[in-house]
Amino acid sequence: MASTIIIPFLPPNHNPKPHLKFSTSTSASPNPTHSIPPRNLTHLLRLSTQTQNLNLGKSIHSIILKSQHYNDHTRLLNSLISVYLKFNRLIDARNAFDEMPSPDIASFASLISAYSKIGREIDAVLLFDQMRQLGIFPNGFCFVALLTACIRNSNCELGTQIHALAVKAGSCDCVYVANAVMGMYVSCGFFEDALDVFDKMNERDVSSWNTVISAMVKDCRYREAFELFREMKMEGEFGDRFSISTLLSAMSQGFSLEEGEAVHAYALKLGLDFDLSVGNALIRLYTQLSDIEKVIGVFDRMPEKDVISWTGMLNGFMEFGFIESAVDIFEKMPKRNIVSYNALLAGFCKNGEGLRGLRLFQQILKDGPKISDFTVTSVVNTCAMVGERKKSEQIHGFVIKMGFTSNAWVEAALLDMCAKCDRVEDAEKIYDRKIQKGSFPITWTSLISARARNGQPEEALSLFQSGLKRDDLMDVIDEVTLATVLGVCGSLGFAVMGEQIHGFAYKSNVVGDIGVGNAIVSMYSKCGNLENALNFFNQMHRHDLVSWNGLINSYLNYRKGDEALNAWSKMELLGQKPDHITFLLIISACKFTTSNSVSTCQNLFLSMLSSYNIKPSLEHYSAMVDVLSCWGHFDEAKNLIISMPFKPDASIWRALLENCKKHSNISLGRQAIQKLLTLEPKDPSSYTLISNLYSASGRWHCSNKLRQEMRLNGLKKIPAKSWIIHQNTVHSFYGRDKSHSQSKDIYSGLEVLILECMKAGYEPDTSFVLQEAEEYQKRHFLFYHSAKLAVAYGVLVARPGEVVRVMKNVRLCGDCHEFFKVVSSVTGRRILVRDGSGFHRFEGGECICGDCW
DNA sequence: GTAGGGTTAG
Repeated sequence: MASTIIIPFLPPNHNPKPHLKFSTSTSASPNPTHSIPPRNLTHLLRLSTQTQNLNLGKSIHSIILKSQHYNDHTRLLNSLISVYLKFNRLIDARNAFDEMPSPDIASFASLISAYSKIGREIDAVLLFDQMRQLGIFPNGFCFVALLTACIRNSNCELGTQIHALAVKAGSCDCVYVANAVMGMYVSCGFFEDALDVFDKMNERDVSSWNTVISAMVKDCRYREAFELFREMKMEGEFGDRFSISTLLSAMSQGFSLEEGEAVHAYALKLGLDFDLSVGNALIRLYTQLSDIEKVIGVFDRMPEKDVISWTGMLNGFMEFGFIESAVDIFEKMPKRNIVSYNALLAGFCKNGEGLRGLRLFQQILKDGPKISDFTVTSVVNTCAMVGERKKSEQIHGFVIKMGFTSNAWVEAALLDMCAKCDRVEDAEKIYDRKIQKGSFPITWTSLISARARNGQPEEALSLFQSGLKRDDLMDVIDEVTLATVLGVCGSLGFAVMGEQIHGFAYKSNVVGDIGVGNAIVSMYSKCGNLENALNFFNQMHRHDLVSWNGLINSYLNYRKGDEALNAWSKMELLGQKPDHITFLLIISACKFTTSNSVSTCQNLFLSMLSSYNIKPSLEHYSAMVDVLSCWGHFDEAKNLIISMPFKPDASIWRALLENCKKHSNISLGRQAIQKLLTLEPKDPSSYTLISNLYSASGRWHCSNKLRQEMRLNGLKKIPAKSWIIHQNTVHSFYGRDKSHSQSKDIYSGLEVLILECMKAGYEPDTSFVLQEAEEYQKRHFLFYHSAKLAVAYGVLVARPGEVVRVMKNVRLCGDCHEFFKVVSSVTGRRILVRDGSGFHRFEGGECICGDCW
């Protein structure tokens, strides 16, 4: 059967032994190899590649081996090598190469290129040296090959050497070599060197421009990228799909609308708008530029779509919160890969659909593709958002089991998840293990905000300060970290530190970041410096929704209702759309207007749905009830409670009760009490409030009964805590607390202060003492309230003229309020107390809050 | 082609 020269075209799965006893020695032709001229063998080799038949190539290899005659036919062996390389048989190719008695430049070049392509630069360099030792002069092809390896491995050291050799050899005049040199510098991040090579080139092709443009994009120098693009056109180079898609991606990263549209228009002119990669880049561009209609337009017009286009469209919808459209796209995609799944998962997370995200993850595990670190990061983030401790532990275990924990992104996500799922200790454990350098600022920020959220201000602050000691501080502190820490300063009232961080932000050039700016405004406002807050707001370049909400809230903190409503009008005038928070704020602002603003408030409330399509939530109803009852419109408040689509919760009854107290509306107050006690029988703050209602209306008996009941229920008040910052340290006090190191001085100082104030007309009001006790004991309780201790400390240590700033976790009691008024006039000090209800600013015997008690 | 920590309210 095996006949002479007819070489069988075996099916691809037929795999005979390499050195097969081939028909070469059969009887039909006693010495057949001699009869095949090398030209024909070359022909057959080409056929082997064309028909994808490796066995044919191998057969020819053995023919060549058997015949000494062919050994010096370098060209033939070169063809053989390229056949092997086409089939990715590097070892076979190398064997063939090693069999060659006199390899030429082409032989070397093919193998150098083959090694380079797979990143084995050492083997490539060895061959390169060997070649030079043999006196063979490297050509441009070899240089390009070696540079390709350097690009692959970002090996700048070798790359620079090759560059020098290429210059010496005069190869750099070749545009391909110069392009590769640039590419090498770009991949190593040496953008200036790349530019330098580019500037020196005599001849440039479109790849040269593309390389240098993409270098600028990688270096975030979008404007320069765009300038180069202009220059390119002026030099008569039109650009291709690569130039266009690179530029478009630059514009989408640089968020430049006009330039992006200009490039789009240019792509249309070149007829490249139907190109796949250009279309994909356009989808991304318009997603970033928040133009969903254009995204859809581009997507619909694309004649050819790949999985990237579909995923891009999915991301586009998710970006705009069109969750169902995104899901629809996902279901319609003709092909999905893990990136598409990741996009859907991340989109669920971004849009608050945590449970759907977790369900999707289950599905991915069941029938989806192999998960990646992206998948893991997304599911961990989703879990962080859901916030359930138990689920987070499950996911955590899974991630460990799958061996993803060494990835920096995953690690940071895990830490954040622990921080948000009530597992701060676990978060700390991750933090204490050696956190990978790149993710330090992120994990650090997560942990700081977790501690602040957890009511551990001192720990948050000390963590921040320990980070400040790092010498690479400037590299790791960025906008987000600063915004977080400013938030901590604000919520804890660290005025001095807040100011320092403002200065730091200024120095490190990030005050322009809108998030940092918003945080600065809120920090000043919460630290009692409304003026600085307003000044900073006014000098911000740009305001977004959060900025305006922050401004309104700043006014609200100081009970400046009219100003808050003015800010709202301005915001509306400037076209800034409000959100549910805005409405919560402006409705609440109506409590603090100088004249009755009930009708304004009602109109605002009605406009929520009709004009802004924001459905009022229970919180909005609660705020409305507060405003109505605050102005004494109890009937309207009652009607609203009855008609609202929610079951009234404790906050509504509490608001109502508080205002009943204010207007001495005992009968409605009593109803509110009953509701409150059924809803929250265990909440001590309800009892405090109720007791205050009775006390205020002189019903001592009821008040006493209530206290009895409280005792029977075993309720304790949330311990009131006040603190003050002095010399970057938090000094906190509980009632009758003697743990402070300067406790003695503070107590005697306070006693002097009380005596002085009594002389000036302060009368202790023991009705604010809820404990059952003799009158003298009550006074004792009253005098050493935490806020009084903190203020006394502040008065003792503050520099002349300095404002005494005290923070309190719960509301200031009425007696302290009266007392501080007098203290401010007796000592001539300005005293600022921030409590649960906002600010009290005591100055010259008055409080800005008017009669908040 | 995709990703992490934040700023307003509570």
